[in-house]
Amino acid sequence: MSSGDSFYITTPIFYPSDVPHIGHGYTEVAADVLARWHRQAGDDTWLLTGTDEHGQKMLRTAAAGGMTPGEWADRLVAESWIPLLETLDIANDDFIRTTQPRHETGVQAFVSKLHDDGFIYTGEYEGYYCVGCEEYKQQSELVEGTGPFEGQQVCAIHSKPVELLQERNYFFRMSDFQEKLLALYEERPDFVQPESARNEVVSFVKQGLADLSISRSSFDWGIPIPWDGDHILYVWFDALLNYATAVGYGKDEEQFERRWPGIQLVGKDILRFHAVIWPAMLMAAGLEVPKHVFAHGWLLVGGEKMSKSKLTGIAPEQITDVFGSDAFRYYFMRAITFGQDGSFSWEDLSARYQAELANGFGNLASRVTAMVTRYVGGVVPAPGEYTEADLKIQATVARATADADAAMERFAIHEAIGAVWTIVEELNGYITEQEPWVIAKDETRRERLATVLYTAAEGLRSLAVLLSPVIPKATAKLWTALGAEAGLGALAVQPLRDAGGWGQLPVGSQVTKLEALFPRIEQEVETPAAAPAGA
RNA sequence: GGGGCGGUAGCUCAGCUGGUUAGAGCAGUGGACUCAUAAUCCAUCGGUCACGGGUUCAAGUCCCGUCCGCCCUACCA
Repeated sequence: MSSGDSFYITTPIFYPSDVPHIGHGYTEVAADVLARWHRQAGDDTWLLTGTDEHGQKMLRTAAAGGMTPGEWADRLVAESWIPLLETLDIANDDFIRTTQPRHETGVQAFVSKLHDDGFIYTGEYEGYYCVGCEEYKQQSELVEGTGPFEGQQVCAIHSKPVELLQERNYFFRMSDFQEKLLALYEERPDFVQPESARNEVVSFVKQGLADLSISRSSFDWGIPIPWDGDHILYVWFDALLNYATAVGYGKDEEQFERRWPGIQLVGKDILRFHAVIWPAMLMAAGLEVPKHVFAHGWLLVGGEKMSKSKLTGIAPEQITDVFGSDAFRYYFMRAITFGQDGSFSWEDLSARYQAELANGFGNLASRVTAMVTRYVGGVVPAPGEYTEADLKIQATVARATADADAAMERFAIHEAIGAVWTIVEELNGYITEQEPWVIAKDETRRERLATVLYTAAEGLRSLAVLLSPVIPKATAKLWTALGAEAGLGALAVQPLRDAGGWGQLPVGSQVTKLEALFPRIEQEVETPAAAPAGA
């Protein structure tokens, strides 16, 4: 909690041949909101994202498009993934690509160390190989054969028998870490979050860990094994290390010391890699494991996991084009309990936009700035003596700030926003009850008018600060309209944990007209057709 | 097969170690008000807490069973 602490948070790195959908956006926004919160609170914050560009699938899709995998990745990164971050207003501090030299050298240093320390050995990988697919198949990818192949296991794609093949590979002694991992989960119950994710991981590890095959020799799009040029590193081993190489592992000791360890935010589908393999790798290398591995849930559309094949995949632009990036950010952070699966629907998005952003917060900002402009010439007036109603607002602001910060510490982003929203609700009620438009007609009550307007404006000031990590664009406009920058400086540097202190907006600040922060969207929002075909 | 999570008002969800008449938001209905993005505020309607047993003075909240949904059961990323 103390100011200046390192807060290093990562998202999973994108596999660029996917098409960006709102699930990717959801992860990015969550990490960004947490990072912005901590950054503005004065913590030494670093937000990392990037792309995972190795692996057989990249090689194949690139070849299919007549390109080298490197060219293919360059194009996808430039055309899809960097734009995604812009679309969603993500303020990442770094973007790592696993094809960058800084990553490859760091990875090789890491693997060499494990090799030197005896955590890697040569073994035989045995698996079912499908000639048609040209790759090994997992048991789950095999089905019972029919017809001539009755009684045999066949490839689910080609319906032909698979061969049992062996291949010389390098293995990581992951099984050595079973007990250490269990001890870690035990000693640090918040290492894997949320609780449901932790349970799955614990029961999985208790079933026993096998060593992990970490090299491939059947294709060459990957990082070479330093001591054996015929093998490349298994792509997950490579990919996970981005969290370390991006902050200087094996290269910039000072930066690494400053950032490490971090927080890995992931989707629950890749939890195991992050909660089992990853900490085992770090333990082997003598590095600290992450502070937390937090698995968020899936977005459900129509009660099912969103998927392209079912035409439920939604491109982020479909939402931001209509509602804007702030609304995207707000909606997913507010409507979904962070860590659980959450339902997405256009109806819900539209309803919340209207009720909460437009009618709630946007209209509050609008009515307050309008009254200050109309009744006191746009100059924030000095408050007189506070009454019980005014003090109640002050208490609400203080409590909301404390509650929100506590919630953010627990990754309960939805709760944090809920806590801040109590200010919106209280303030709207306060204004309606105080009736400044009635007071304004009575010349003998100028001081009371000033007090009410100051309370409302100062309340808005706190909202601008507290909501800026979530809806940075709208709060920036509000900050300008409040004329706060002249006396307080830029919104982005307002210390978040002090946002609950009363009386920060300087008397005399020049309030100006405010355009609608979240204009009503009159059009009937219909479910658009499936996402546009990807690259 | 084994394991996990969930099934609470029309919708989305809260309900911690069991304890007064089960809550919120939205939607619906009625009223107040006019500063504001026809916004806001107040009131109100609405639930056999999946089902069946059990423990208990007391169960949505613990135990057993059943049904339904989703997920995990290791090297595509």
